[in-house]
Amino acid sequence: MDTPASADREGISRIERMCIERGLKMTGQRRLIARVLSESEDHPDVEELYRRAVAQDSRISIATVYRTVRLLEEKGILERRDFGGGRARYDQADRGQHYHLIDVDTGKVIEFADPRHQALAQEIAARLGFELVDHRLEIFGRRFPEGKAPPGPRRPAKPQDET
Amino acid sequence: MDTPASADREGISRIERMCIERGLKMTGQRRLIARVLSESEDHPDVEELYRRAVAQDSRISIATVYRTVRLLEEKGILERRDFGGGRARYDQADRGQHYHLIDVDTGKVIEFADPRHQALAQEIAARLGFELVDHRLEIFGRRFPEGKAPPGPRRPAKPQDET
DNA sequence: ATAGGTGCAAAAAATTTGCTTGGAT
DNA sequence: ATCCAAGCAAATTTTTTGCACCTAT
Repeated sequence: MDTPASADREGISRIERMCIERGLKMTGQRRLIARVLSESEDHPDVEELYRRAVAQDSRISIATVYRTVRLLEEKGILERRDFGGGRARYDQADRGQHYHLIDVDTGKVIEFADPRHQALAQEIAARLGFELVDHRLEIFGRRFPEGKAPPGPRRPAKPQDET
Repeated sequence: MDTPASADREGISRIERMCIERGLKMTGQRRLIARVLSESEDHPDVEELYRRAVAQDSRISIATVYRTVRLLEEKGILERRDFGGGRARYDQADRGQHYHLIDVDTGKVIEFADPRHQALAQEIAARLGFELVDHRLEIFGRRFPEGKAPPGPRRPAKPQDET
């Protein structure tokens, strides 16, 4: 059968393009997940990705979502994160070095960049005899008391995103 | 019954003392876990803690280990860590601020301290309108090629400890 | 005495996998 | 046509929990 506009319709997502570059077989499901990911500004977990995907096309199973994020992580397209909610969450790998601040009261995650940490991490790795491969920094913080934020639990609320 | 030398025998572990300070009921199992933890220089997961505990006294179940580390975390005696191996790992909370470097080839974890990060994290939190509650830094590195370390997988080997 | 801890096994929760069918190349 | 992907459900893996019994206080 012919595939109408097989590879250059208006709607090729950024992540789909990365998949193609890496020679991945593009099924409808992968295309869908790629689109959902490309449109996501936050750090969804698999359950959430599945929800967003199903909303667009129900012909996808959660097993496929698991298999796909795993594949994309292996291909360096996604990075797996752990913000403490018990579920792995995913972040696009090509957004440049950035870090996360988690609001311990609300669980919201805020991204930030700071070039100084990179240099510091590099230096420390070298001091210990390693070359820097990657590094992660998570800051847990509490919004300055503008109202009255009661002292919350030590363990942050299940992380959610700022969106 | 009398407890011979109830609270000042040679063998009260550091963590047991912290438990007592916080008014926890000290059972044989808790004492044992406290001792195992106090003697651990690394970052064991629950399975490993269980193994070490059973080796000293088999009258303990893994459910109790889970319940106990959870309790100790709530009491601020332990901190839960995630180094990517799929299992939670535990670190004594009172060792001062320190960070971890994970060897991506071997999975070994090395601790280090660096006061500059604390200041930086503080400053960043403030800039974003938060007060600093906690922060974590993990560096993933590869030992400098003294032999020939082939480029390994992106995901580190299941973290093990340096011990 | 009694509140709370423990063991055991079952339940949950998150993720992976075997197998058959379906679809991309 | 071939090989890999997807669906589904069962299996794994990690952690939690219900309940009857036991123990530190």
